[in-house]
Amino acid sequence: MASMDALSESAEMMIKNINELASNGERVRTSDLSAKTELKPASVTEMIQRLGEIGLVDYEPYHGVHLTKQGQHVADVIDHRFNILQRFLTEILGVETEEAAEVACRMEHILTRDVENRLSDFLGVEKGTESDLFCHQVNVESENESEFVPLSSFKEGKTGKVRIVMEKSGLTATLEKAGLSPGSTIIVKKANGNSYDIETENGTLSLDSDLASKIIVQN
Amino acid sequence: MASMDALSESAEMMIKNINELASNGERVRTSDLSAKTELKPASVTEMIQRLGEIGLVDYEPYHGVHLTKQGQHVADVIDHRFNILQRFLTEILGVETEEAAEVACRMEHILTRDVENRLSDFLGVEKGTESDLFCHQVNVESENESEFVPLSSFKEGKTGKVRIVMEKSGLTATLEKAGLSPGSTIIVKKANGNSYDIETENGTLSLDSDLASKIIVQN
DNA sequence: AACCTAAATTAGGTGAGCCTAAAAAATGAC
DNA sequence: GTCATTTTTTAGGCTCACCTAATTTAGGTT
Repeated sequence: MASMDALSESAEMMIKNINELASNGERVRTSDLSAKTELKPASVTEMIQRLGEIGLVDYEPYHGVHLTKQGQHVADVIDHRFNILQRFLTEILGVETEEAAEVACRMEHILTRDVENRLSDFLGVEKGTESDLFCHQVNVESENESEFVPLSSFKEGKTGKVRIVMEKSGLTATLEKAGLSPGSTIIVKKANGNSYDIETENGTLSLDSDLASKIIVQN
Repeated sequence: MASMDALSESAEMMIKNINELASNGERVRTSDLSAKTELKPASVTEMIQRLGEIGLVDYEPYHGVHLTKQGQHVADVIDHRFNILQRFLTEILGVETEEAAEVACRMEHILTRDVENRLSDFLGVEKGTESDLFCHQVNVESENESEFVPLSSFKEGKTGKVRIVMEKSGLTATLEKAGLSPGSTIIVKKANGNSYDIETENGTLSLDSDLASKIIVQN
């Protein structure tokens, strides 16, 4: 039977590791879990027995474990939390991959549902889509799509995120005030080659093509 | 004597609570800690004895505790981590104050220095505030000599020499033209966590934090 | 089929971090 | 200063999550 108690970090880590070793659908063996978790086999046995008692794992002595439906759900939640934390740490904060993974691996057990959802929204993951469940693939895929290009190459209606503003004439402050600074999202309302009407978070403004070519945007 | 072992969450929480109860400078009593932590007095005694043994707390049986210099440092680090996590959760993600506090309180023990600094930069810590002063002291402590760090970790006014530009999106040429290529010296004019105004040999430009984190600079 | 080896489990031990109950020290009233 | 009350500590117990060592089981070899 399932318990409603919060799982310990150790228990969640074991479930996570079982899930990762179960890719082929076969039962996961104690020795593999021992190797992956760096726990001694006896400790693995102890933990999977406990997980078995609360119904998260189907455990048959001497014949390994696999996740129950409930256990799989826990694994999916943890996996998703890890992915958004990892993305936040690397993509937004610029943390090195390895350190990000370590920190995310500790934090994944602490995130609440609410924070998870908000962070997810913040990162711009679409809800309800299949891809939401499989963040891995989403990341890999969407990284190739986006490109850094000058604003002057944008067509009407296109939305992008400002990455660099190259300006030598002290205009940066003005642009910033208008909502055209690195990090902000903009949409091109009109573009005719000579002049660009941009909508920012702070309003709208027009740029000439010279200036537009100095603003690098990610689409 | 001090131990270099990482402190447990429980130990860190005790230090945090001692710090919060010590506002008046007087020794903190076991019963007050018991009330605040919701631990039994006996458990408090046990923990503060352990903290005393590793030199984080000055413990006199029957006469309460106060933080040693070392303990105060730990408390300050935790406090700072809590504050930036709290700010991130409420200001950026929009999490309710109470839930943000709870989550921040768990996460504060997990944050690494690096993530802490980056999150701090991301939030655009205002200069001259208490937290910023603290940051400065911490940095002085271990950021002694010249180091390779991402540009995103630079504070305003800092000068450095570009060593590596990690960019895969064909932006290198653009950056090079702007004077941001390996070997060039740069100075950070403005930094607010989201956007960095850089002065190079060729002029000035602004970068967002994502890009800034991919430019490795020697300070 | 009996045997051997590798894998898994059980048995028993440890420290951290909590607890309760009993003992000891401090404190305040008289 | 003595005594009752409150506060704190000590003593001893519990669970979790690890460990080592001993035992048991599974599975391939002959």
